[in-house]
Amino acid sequence: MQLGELEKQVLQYLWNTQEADAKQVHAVLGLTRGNTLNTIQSTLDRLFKKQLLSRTKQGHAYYYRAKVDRDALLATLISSVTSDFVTEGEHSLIAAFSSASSNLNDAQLDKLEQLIEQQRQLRKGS
Amino acid sequence: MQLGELEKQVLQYLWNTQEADAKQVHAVLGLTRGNTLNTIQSTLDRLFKKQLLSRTKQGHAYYYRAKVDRDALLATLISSVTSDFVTEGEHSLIAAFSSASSNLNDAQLDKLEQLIEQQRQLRKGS
DNA sequence: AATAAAAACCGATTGCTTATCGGTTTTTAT
DNA sequence: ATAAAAACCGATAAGCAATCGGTTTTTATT
Repeated sequence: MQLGELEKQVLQYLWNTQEADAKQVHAVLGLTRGNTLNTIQSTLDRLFKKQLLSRTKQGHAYYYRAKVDRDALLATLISSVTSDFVTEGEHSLIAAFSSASSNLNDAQLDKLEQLIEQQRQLRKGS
Repeated sequence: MQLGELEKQVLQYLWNTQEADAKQVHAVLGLTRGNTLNTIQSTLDRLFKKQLLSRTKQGHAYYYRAKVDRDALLATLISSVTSDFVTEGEHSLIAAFSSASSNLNDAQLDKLEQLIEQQRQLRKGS
Protein backbone atom coordinates (compact mmCIF):
# COMPACT_ATOMS: atom_id res chain seq x y z
CA MET A 1 0.00 0.00 0.00
CA GLN A 2 1.06 3.46 -0.84
CA LEU A 3 0.30 6.62 1.12
CA GLY A 4 0.66 10.19 -0.05
CA GLU A 5 1.57 13.18 2.01
CA LEU A 6 -1.93 14.48 2.55
CA GLU A 7 -3.23 11.03 3.35
CA LYS A 8 -0.64 10.71 6.10
CA GLN A 9 -1.55 14.05 7.56
CA VAL A 10 -5.21 13.14 7.58
CA LEU A 11 -4.44 9.93 9.42
CA GLN A 12 -2.37 11.76 11.98
CA TYR A 13 -5.17 14.19 12.48
CA LEU A 14 -7.74 11.47 13.02
CA TRP A 15 -5.57 9.64 15.49
CA ASN A 16 -5.69 12.74 17.62
CA THR A 17 -9.25 13.74 17.06
CA GLN A 18 -11.12 10.46 17.13
CA GLU A 19 -13.79 11.58 14.76
CA ALA A 20 -14.28 14.34 12.22
CA ASP A 21 -16.10 15.22 9.07
CA ALA A 22 -14.56 16.64 5.94
CA LYS A 23 -15.34 20.15 6.99
CA GLN A 24 -13.41 19.83 10.21
CA VAL A 25 -10.44 18.22 8.57
CA HIS A 26 -10.48 20.94 6.02
CA ALA A 27 -10.63 23.61 8.68
CA VAL A 28 -7.35 22.33 10.06
CA LEU A 29 -5.39 20.81 7.22
CA GLY A 30 -7.03 22.44 4.25
CA LEU A 31 -6.33 25.91 5.42
CA THR A 32 -2.71 25.43 6.34
CA ARG A 33 -2.09 23.58 3.09
CA GLY A 34 -4.40 25.65 0.96
CA ASN A 35 -6.59 22.79 -0.18
CA THR A 36 -10.22 22.99 -1.09
CA LEU A 37 -12.84 21.07 0.81
CA ASN A 38 -13.19 18.86 -2.22
CA THR A 39 -9.59 17.75 -2.04
CA ILE A 40 -10.03 16.81 1.57
CA GLN A 41 -13.18 14.92 0.75
CA SER A 42 -11.61 12.81 -1.91
CA THR A 43 -8.63 12.11 0.30
CA LEU A 44 -10.92 10.93 3.06
CA ASP A 45 -12.72 8.81 0.52
CA ARG A 46 -9.48 7.30 -0.74
CA LEU A 47 -8.47 6.40 2.80
CA PHE A 48 -11.88 4.94 3.38
CA LYS A 49 -11.54 2.76 0.30
CA LYS A 50 -8.17 1.63 1.56
CA GLN A 51 -9.90 0.49 4.70
CA LEU A 52 -7.87 2.80 6.85
CA LEU A 53 -10.88 4.84 7.91
CA SER A 54 -14.42 3.96 8.79
CA ARG A 55 -17.29 6.35 8.39
CA THR A 56 -20.87 6.78 9.44
CA LYS A 57 -23.41 9.29 8.40
CA GLN A 58 -24.41 11.50 11.27
CA GLY A 59 -26.98 14.05 10.37
CA HIS A 60 -25.90 15.19 6.95
CA ALA A 61 -22.19 14.52 6.67
CA TYR A 62 -19.96 11.48 6.95
CA TYR A 63 -17.98 11.28 10.10
CA TYR A 64 -14.68 9.54 9.72
CA ARG A 65 -12.67 7.59 12.23
CA ALA A 66 -9.32 5.91 11.96
CA LYS A 67 -9.96 2.23 11.57
CA VAL A 68 -6.37 1.29 12.39
CA ASP A 69 -4.18 2.78 15.05
CA ARG A 70 -0.72 4.02 14.34
CA ASP A 71 1.08 0.89 15.38
CA ALA A 72 -1.15 -1.32 13.31
CA LEU A 73 -0.56 0.87 10.31
CA LEU A 74 3.17 0.76 10.87
CA ALA A 75 2.97 -2.99 10.93
CA THR A 76 1.02 -3.06 7.69
CA LEU A 77 3.35 -0.67 5.96
CA ILE A 78 6.42 -2.50 7.09
CA SER A 79 5.03 -5.78 6.05
CA SER A 80 4.03 -4.54 2.64
CA VAL A 81 7.37 -2.94 1.94
CA THR A 82 9.47 -5.85 3.12
CA SER A 83 7.46 -8.92 2.29
CA ASP A 84 9.02 -9.46 -1.10
CA PHE A 85 12.43 -9.67 0.48
CA VAL A 86 11.66 -11.85 3.42
CA THR A 87 11.49 -15.59 3.13
CA GLU A 88 8.93 -17.82 4.69
CA GLY A 89 9.28 -18.12 8.42
CA GLU A 90 11.64 -15.24 8.71
CA HIS A 91 10.43 -12.03 10.21
CA SER A 92 11.43 -8.83 8.51
CA LEU A 93 11.75 -7.03 11.76
CA ILE A 94 14.48 -9.32 12.96
CA ALA A 95 16.30 -8.94 9.70
CA ALA A 96 16.00 -5.19 9.79
CA PHE A 97 17.08 -4.99 13.36
CA SER A 98 20.29 -6.78 12.75
CA SER A 99 21.38 -4.04 10.42
CA ALA A 100 19.83 -1.06 12.13
CA SER A 101 20.71 -1.85 15.69
CA SER A 102 23.89 0.16 15.59
CA ASN A 103 21.79 3.26 15.08
CA LEU A 104 19.98 2.78 18.32
CA ASN A 105 21.25 4.46 21.41
CA ASP A 106 21.51 2.81 24.80
CA ALA A 107 18.16 4.07 25.95
CA GLN A 108 16.52 2.68 22.88
CA LEU A 109 18.13 -0.68 23.39
CA ASP A 110 16.77 -0.65 26.91
CA LYS A 111 13.36 0.25 25.69
CA LEU A 112 13.38 -2.52 23.15
CA GLU A 113 14.40 -5.08 25.70
CA GLN A 114 11.65 -3.86 27.92
CA LEU A 115 9.14 -4.30 25.12
CA ILE A 116 10.34 -7.81 24.56
CA GLU A 117 9.86 -8.62 28.18
CA GLN A 118 6.42 -7.10 28.10
CA GLN A 119 5.53 -9.25 25.15
CA ARG A 120 6.69 -12.34 27.00
CA GLN A 121 4.53 -11.46 29.94
CA LEU A 122 1.53 -11.10 27.72
CA ARG A 123 2.05 -14.60 26.46
CA LYS A 124 2.41 -16.17 29.85
CA GLY A 125 -1.00 -14.86 30.69
CA SER A 126 -2.77 -16.45 27.75
CA MET B 1 12.12 5.40 -1.76
CA GLN B 2 9.91 3.31 -3.94
CA LEU B 3 10.79 0.00 -5.54
CA GLY B 4 8.99 -1.74 -8.36
CA GLU B 5 8.60 -5.42 -8.92
CA LEU B 6 11.40 -5.80 -11.42
CA GLU B 7 13.73 -3.69 -9.33
CA LYS B 8 13.20 -6.00 -6.40
CA GLN B 9 13.89 -9.05 -8.48
CA VAL B 10 17.07 -7.54 -9.79
CA LEU B 11 18.24 -6.80 -6.28
CA GLN B 12 17.49 -10.34 -5.17
CA TYR B 13 19.42 -11.64 -8.12
CA LEU B 14 22.46 -9.53 -7.37
CA TRP B 15 22.50 -10.52 -3.72
CA ASN B 16 22.94 -14.06 -4.90
CA THR B 17 25.26 -13.46 -7.77
CA GLN B 18 27.61 -10.80 -6.46
CA GLU B 19 28.20 -9.29 -9.85
CA ALA B 20 26.57 -9.31 -13.23
CA ASP B 21 26.13 -7.29 -16.36
CA ALA B 22 22.85 -6.47 -18.03
CA LYS B 23 23.18 -9.39 -20.37
CA GLN B 24 23.42 -11.87 -17.53
CA VAL B 25 20.55 -10.38 -15.62
CA HIS B 26 18.53 -10.44 -18.76
CA ALA B 27 19.41 -14.06 -19.40
CA VAL B 28 17.83 -14.95 -16.09
CA LEU B 29 15.09 -12.45 -15.36
CA GLY B 30 14.43 -11.09 -18.81
CA LEU B 31 13.60 -14.44 -20.25
CA THR B 32 11.30 -15.64 -17.51
CA ARG B 33 9.54 -12.30 -17.48
CA GLY B 34 9.74 -11.65 -21.18
CA ASN B 35 11.60 -8.38 -20.94
CA THR B 36 13.98 -6.98 -23.46
CA LEU B 37 17.59 -6.34 -22.64
CA ASN B 38 16.79 -2.66 -22.77
CA THR B 39 14.28 -2.93 -20.00
CA ILE B 40 16.81 -4.68 -17.83
CA GLN B 41 19.38 -2.06 -18.62
CA SER B 42 17.20 0.81 -17.62
CA THR B 43 16.16 -0.97 -14.46
CA LEU B 44 19.79 -1.49 -13.53
CA ASP B 45 20.40 2.14 -14.27
CA ARG B 46 17.49 3.23 -12.12
CA LEU B 47 18.80 1.16 -9.24
CA PHE B 48 22.23 2.62 -9.77
CA LYS B 49 20.84 6.13 -9.60
CA LYS B 50 19.06 5.17 -6.41
CA GLN B 51 22.42 4.23 -5.00
CA LEU B 52 21.38 0.66 -4.47
CA LEU B 53 23.87 -0.68 -6.95
CA SER B 54 27.43 0.19 -7.81
CA ARG B 55 28.92 -0.43 -11.20
CA THR B 56 32.28 -0.56 -12.91
CA LYS B 57 33.14 -0.94 -16.51
CA GLN B 58 34.94 -4.17 -17.16
CA GLY B 59 35.87 -4.67 -20.75
CA HIS B 60 32.89 -3.33 -22.60
CA ALA B 61 29.92 -3.60 -20.31
CA TYR B 62 29.03 -2.30 -16.87
CA TYR B 63 29.18 -4.83 -14.14
CA TYR B 64 26.73 -4.20 -11.36
CA ARG B 65 26.94 -5.10 -7.71
CA ALA B 66 24.52 -4.61 -4.88
CA LYS B 67 25.74 -1.65 -2.89
CA VAL B 68 23.53 -2.44 0.09
CA ASP B 69 22.86 -5.82 1.55
CA ARG B 70 19.39 -7.06 2.16
CA ASP B 71 19.25 -6.13 5.80
CA ALA B 72 20.42 -2.62 5.14
CA LEU B 73 17.81 -2.20 2.46
CA LEU B 74 15.10 -3.48 4.77
CA ALA B 75 16.18 -0.94 7.32
CA THR B 76 16.07 1.83 4.74
CA LEU B 77 12.68 0.82 3.46
CA ILE B 78 11.23 0.55 6.92
CA SER B 79 12.61 3.88 7.87
CA SER B 80 11.33 5.58 4.76
CA VAL B 81 7.85 4.17 5.07
CA THR B 82 7.49 4.90 8.77
CA SER B 83 9.41 8.11 9.28
CA ASP B 84 6.46 10.42 8.79
CA PHE B 85 4.62 8.66 11.57
CA VAL B 86 7.42 8.51 14.05
CA THR B 87 8.07 11.43 16.31
CA GLU B 88 11.35 13.07 17.04
CA GLY B 89 13.54 11.02 19.30
CA GLU B 90 11.55 7.90 18.77
CA HIS B 91 13.23 5.35 16.60
CA SER B 92 11.09 3.85 13.89
CA LEU B 93 12.42 0.44 14.67
CA ILE B 94 11.21 0.68 18.21
CA ALA B 95 7.85 1.93 17.01
CA ALA B 96 7.71 -0.84 14.47
CA PHE B 97 8.51 -3.39 17.07
CA SER B 98 5.80 -2.29 19.38
CA SER B 99 3.34 -2.85 16.60
CA ALA B 100 4.70 -6.06 15.18
CA SER B 101 5.96 -7.84 18.24
CA SER B 102 2.86 -9.91 18.62
CA ASN B 103 3.63 -11.46 15.27
CA LEU B 104 6.97 -12.70 16.47
CA ASN B 105 7.24 -16.19 17.79
CA ASP B 106 9.23 -17.14 20.86
CA ALA B 107 12.30 -18.09 18.90
CA GLN B 108 12.27 -14.74 17.21
CA LEU B 109 11.98 -12.96 20.49
CA ASP B 110 14.99 -14.90 21.68
CA LYS B 111 16.87 -14.05 18.59
CA LEU B 112 16.12 -10.39 18.98
CA GLU B 113 17.22 -10.35 22.56
CA GLN B 114 20.38 -12.07 21.56
CA LEU B 115 21.03 -9.42 18.92
CA ILE B 116 20.56 -6.73 21.51
CA GLU B 117 23.05 -8.35 23.79
CA GLN B 118 25.48 -8.67 20.96
CA GLN B 119 25.11 -4.99 20.22
CA ARG B 120 25.83 -4.15 23.83
CA GLN B 121 28.97 -6.22 23.79
CA LEU B 122 30.16 -4.40 20.72
CA ARG B 123 29.80 -1.11 22.50
CA LYS B 124 31.65 -2.18 25.59
CA GLY B 125 34.59 -2.98 23.44
CA SER B 126 34.88 0.42 21.81
C1' DA C 1 41.67 2.72 -40.37
C1' DA C 2 37.14 0.78 -41.62
C1' DT C 3 33.64 -1.79 -40.10
C1' DA C 4 30.69 -4.73 -37.46
C1' DA C 5 28.96 -5.92 -33.11
C1' DA C 6 27.90 -4.81 -28.51
C1' DA C 7 26.43 -1.80 -25.08
C1' DA C 8 25.08 2.57 -23.50
C1' DC C 9 22.17 6.40 -23.97
C1' DC C 10 18.01 9.08 -25.13
C1' DG C 11 13.36 9.89 -25.54
C1' DA C 12 8.69 8.46 -25.71
C1' DT C 13 4.62 5.78 -24.11
C1' DT C 14 1.83 3.34 -20.80
C1' DG C 15 -0.11 2.35 -16.43
C1' DC C 16 -0.74 3.29 -11.70
C1' DT C 17 -1.27 6.36 -7.80
C1' DT C 18 -1.93 10.81 -5.24
C1' DA C 19 -3.38 15.49 -5.41
C1' DT C 20 -6.36 18.69 -7.04
C1' DC C 21 -10.82 20.79 -8.23
C1' DG C 22 -14.94 22.29 -11.03
C1' DG C 23 -19.38 21.18 -11.75
C1' DT C 24 -23.60 18.31 -10.97
C1' DT C 25 -26.62 15.57 -8.26
C1' DT C 26 -28.46 14.19 -4.01
C1' DT C 27 -29.70 15.12 0.80
C1' DT C 28 -31.27 17.63 4.42
C1' DA C 29 -33.33 21.17 6.81
C1' DT C 30 -36.11 25.30 6.90
C1' DA D 1 -40.51 24.18 -2.38
C1' DT D 2 -36.29 25.97 -1.95
C1' DA D 3 -31.72 26.90 -0.37
C1' DA D 4 -27.71 25.21 1.58
C1' DA D 5 -24.70 21.50 2.49
C1' DA D 6 -22.45 17.51 1.25
C1' DA D 7 -21.62 13.79 -1.73
C1' DC D 8 -20.50 12.24 -6.16
C1' DC D 9 -18.43 12.27 -10.81
C1' DG D 10 -15.12 13.13 -13.99
C1' DA D 11 -11.08 15.35 -15.56
C1' DT D 12 -6.28 17.05 -15.23
C1' DA D 13 -1.62 17.11 -13.57
C1' DA D 14 2.44 15.27 -11.52
C1' DG D 15 5.56 11.52 -10.16
C1' DC D 16 7.40 6.99 -10.78
C1' DA D 17 8.14 2.14 -12.61
C1' DA D 18 8.07 -0.53 -16.71
C1' DT D 19 8.74 -0.83 -21.27
C1' DC D 20 11.14 -0.36 -25.69
C1' DG D 21 12.57 1.58 -30.30
C1' DG D 22 16.04 3.93 -32.27
C1' DT D 23 20.57 6.42 -32.16
C1' DT D 24 25.14 7.14 -30.54
C1' DT D 25 29.23 5.57 -28.51
C1' DT D 26 32.54 2.12 -27.50
C1' DT D 27 35.13 -1.87 -28.36
C1' DA D 28 37.06 -5.37 -30.90
C1' DT D 29 38.28 -7.41 -35.44
C1' DT D 30 39.84 -7.51 -39.90
